[in-house]
Amino acid sequence: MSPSHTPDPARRNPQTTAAILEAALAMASESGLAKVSIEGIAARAGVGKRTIYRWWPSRGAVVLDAWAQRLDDHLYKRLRSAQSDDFEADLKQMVKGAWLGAIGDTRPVLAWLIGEAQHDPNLAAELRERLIGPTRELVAERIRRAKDDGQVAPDIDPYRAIDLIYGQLYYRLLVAPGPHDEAFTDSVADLALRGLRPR
Amino acid sequence: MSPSHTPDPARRNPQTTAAILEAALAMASESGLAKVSIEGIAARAGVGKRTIYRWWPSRGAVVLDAWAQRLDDHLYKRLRSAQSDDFEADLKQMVKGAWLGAIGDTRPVLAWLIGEAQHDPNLAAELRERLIGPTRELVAERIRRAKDDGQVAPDIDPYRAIDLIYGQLYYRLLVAPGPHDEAFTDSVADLALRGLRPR
Amino acid sequence: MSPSHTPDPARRNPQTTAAILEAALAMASESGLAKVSIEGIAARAGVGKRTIYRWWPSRGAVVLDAWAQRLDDHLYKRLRSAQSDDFEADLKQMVKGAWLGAIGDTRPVLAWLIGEAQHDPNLAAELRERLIGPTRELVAERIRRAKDDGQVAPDIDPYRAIDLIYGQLYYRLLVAPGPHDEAFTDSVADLALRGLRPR
Amino acid sequence: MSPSHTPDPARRNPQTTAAILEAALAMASESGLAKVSIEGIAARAGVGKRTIYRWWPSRGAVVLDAWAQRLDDHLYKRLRSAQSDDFEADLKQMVKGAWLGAIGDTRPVLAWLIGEAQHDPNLAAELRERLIGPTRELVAERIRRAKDDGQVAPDIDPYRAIDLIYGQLYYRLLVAPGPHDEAFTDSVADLALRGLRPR
DNA sequence: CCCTAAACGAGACGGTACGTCGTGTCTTACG
DNA sequence: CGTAAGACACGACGTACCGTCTCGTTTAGGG
Repeated sequence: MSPSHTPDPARRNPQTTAAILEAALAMASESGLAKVSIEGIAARAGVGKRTIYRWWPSRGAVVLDAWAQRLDDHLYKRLRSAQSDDFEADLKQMVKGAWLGAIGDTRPVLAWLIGEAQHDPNLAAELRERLIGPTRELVAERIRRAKDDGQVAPDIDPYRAIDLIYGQLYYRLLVAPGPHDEAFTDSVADLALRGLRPR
Repeated sequence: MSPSHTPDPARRNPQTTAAILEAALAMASESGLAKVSIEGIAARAGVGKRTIYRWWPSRGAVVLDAWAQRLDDHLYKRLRSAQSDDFEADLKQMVKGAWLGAIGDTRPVLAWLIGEAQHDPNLAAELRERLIGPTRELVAERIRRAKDDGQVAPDIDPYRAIDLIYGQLYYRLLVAPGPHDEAFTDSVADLALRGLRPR
Repeated sequence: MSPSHTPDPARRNPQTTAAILEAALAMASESGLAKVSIEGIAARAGVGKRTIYRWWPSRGAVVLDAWAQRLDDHLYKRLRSAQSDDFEADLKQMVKGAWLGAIGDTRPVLAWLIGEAQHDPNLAAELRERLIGPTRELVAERIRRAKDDGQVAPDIDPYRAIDLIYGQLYYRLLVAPGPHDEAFTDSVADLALRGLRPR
Repeated sequence: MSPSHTPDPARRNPQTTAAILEAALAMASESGLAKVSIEGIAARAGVGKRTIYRWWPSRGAVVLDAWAQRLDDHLYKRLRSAQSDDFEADLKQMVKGAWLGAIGDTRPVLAWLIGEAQHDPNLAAELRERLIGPTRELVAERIRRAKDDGQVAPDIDPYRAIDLIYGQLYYRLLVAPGPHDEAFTDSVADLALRGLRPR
């Protein structure tokens, strides 16, 4: 039987990994995302293409990895830190902190990743597991507490509430462009809250 | 001035055009959208690649054209026909008619187009002009009437209301997958309406 | 029966013809012969491609026509004018007059035409009929007189004598490059004559 | 310095190389030389076009390589083997052996290559370096010995003597067609010798 | 002198090949 | 064995010309 050549993560060279992720991010921001390619990343990182294919299945996965690594702590810390007793304030803080603070200027990368994910189911799954899912869980948690507090109507499904909130953000990002500023994020929270509050 | 070689639409061969659009749609649904290529469309339509490049700037533009052409009447008729006095009923009908009726099974094509548009500004513009913009205008019109009727709060910006409604649909399509059925579209309208109604 | 659409030379537009030939020559000398194309000639002459195809079968034929037209009188006059009683002098004059005088700087065009003719039998035939054949006849005539005069050995086939003379010229043009100057043309005649003279 | 991507000959795959050359020759003889294309060779050899472009600059270079490889030993052995004391016999043997024996049926390939070389200076150089030059050197060597022996006049430049001989062959091949048989090659040598011998 | 058939400009069209790029697999040589 | 380097088969890219084919629009010549 063939040994199936599963690479051994223990022997992975961390410097090489870092060089690849760095190169991916640098090319994404410099040359424009459309020109990101495995070949380009390999050349820029001074790395064999083989090495990239050994550890990542696609260019999207590399970019996601590079982008998410810089994001993770940032993003989840901000989402977790909104723990006052005022749901409206917390929601505004979460939306602003996540969308403008943590993601901020890298919004085009997110858009590119989601675009790529429409052609690549594996990337889509990775994206959900890595970014979308955790974010939803953290926000859902806060919404559940708001339901307990009576600040959100009891018949609201937290995940549908998230659709209502994040839908606005992604819709503007991906479909109907417009400014992404504090006025917008506040308005997103306000508009959603009008529908979430108990009547 | 440079000759610029702008082709003359009057000399365009309608049979050729039809063959190309048909081939594009057929390949999109048969072989999977990832495999759509100018080369493939040309071969399938029995057409020179040059002829495609003469009239469309990219494969995305061809698919958009083919897809939108079949959609247009359908979609806009459904959006226009919701003219009862009950905004809730009309909204549900619009969302259901557009998302499930007109778009229906071709939702993956829409997702693919928006994905493609994230890499291609021209396609993004075309998509907005051809699909997103007109849809928004038609819905905005109905919302304005609902404001006049007092069924929607006077301080609501119709376009932000559309973000609230369509955001949910596109978010589920592009970001966080889930069923697209009548229960969902009704819920989309319900949830949005909770926030839009006068208090 | 189909009318076969043989074009009527009487209705041929002489200005158009002139414009095409002029454009062909101009492009040949300016842009380099490798870039000569029917499309290019048509554009430059402000003429439809159809018009070129109506009167010439290939780009080689156009260039040959253009080139030969300027050459003909020149070339044949020079070949005919060598009618002294001194065959050696006449031969040198013929070779020099034809190769350096009439053809002169357009030698690359001739090389290109012969190159093209290796791929295109029609052009090869045209070239022989238009240039090679007549030249050979004129020279053969003078050689026959030299045989009568006793300046060339009686067992010499005039056409083989021409092979001996012109072979050197074309060999240098097409195969083994070297200078084309008066020293060379004289040497060509000298060397050939050594073999042609009666022993 | 620029990386310049010079391919490393040590890593060249000999099987691939052989497949390409074989395909080139096969297509040249089967489909006719006019139809030889990089695309066709690649398809026939089961090889990527990139691989051809990596090692050869043009289709002409591929055909030359394929053709010359089969020719080389053959041709030069024949030219070298004419080492009797009779220059006339040796010359006839060289001309016949090279032109009818070694080249033989592949004469159209040679004509096509020289035709191609009229449009492609790189190919012309390669052709001279690979075929014309070495041939000339070998023949010049024998002529020099003939001068030493007194069988060729002392004032004869060996290279001009070669022009005289080979000129006839190439002239017939490229310019004024005629049979290529033993009568012809003998006549070529005879006619040339009349001019080369001491008076 | 008009009428009609052609030659003409323009360029769309189906093709073939071009030369380049990126993909994902592979082989080689090194540490 | 992981790695840098890059050759390789493949498929698509976007471009250039090919030769054929409509389109109107001149432009003659024969009725």
